[in-house]
Amino acid sequence: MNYWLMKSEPDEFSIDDLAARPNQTEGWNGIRNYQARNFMRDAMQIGDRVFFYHSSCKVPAVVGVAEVVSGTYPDECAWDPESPYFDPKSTPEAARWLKLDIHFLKKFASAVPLCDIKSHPGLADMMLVQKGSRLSIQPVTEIQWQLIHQMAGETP
DNA sequence: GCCAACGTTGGC
DNA sequence: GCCAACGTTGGC
Repeated sequence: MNYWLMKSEPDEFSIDDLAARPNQTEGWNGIRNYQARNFMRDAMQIGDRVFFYHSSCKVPAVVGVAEVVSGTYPDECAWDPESPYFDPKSTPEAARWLKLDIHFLKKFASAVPLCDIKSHPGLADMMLVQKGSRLSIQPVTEIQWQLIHQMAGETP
């Protein structure tokens, strides 16, 4: 099993939104970065665990855990001219952008803010805290997975 | 709102 | 294939 971190702006789609979805599951659409897409397509597997991260908000933080419950399939909002994620270069015949389904597992009673992650020496290697790192889907090591759970007062 | 860092685009 | 210009991300 692999571990990941996925960013979402809570104003757009928060962990509470995920928990409120039918089956507490949602297709993770809108990924428009090749590296992130390739992680989904080539490395993410059903059963993998995901940190749900709130970005571009007052307190950026890891706020909970989700699970990958599907393989990738076309992100059809790329075909919708009305969508903010519209990309005319993606077609139903040759889908450029993909998504997969994420299922809510838990919300941390106390979120782990970015500033705490930054100040923890054991997490200095996390992609999240690397200068200029903007990837919205990132791999997380098992050590990092456990440490952040520890900081949240949760058991992995 | 600012701006550093990064990815993408497109002319050459 | 280079690289300048541009757009986006995302913390602050």
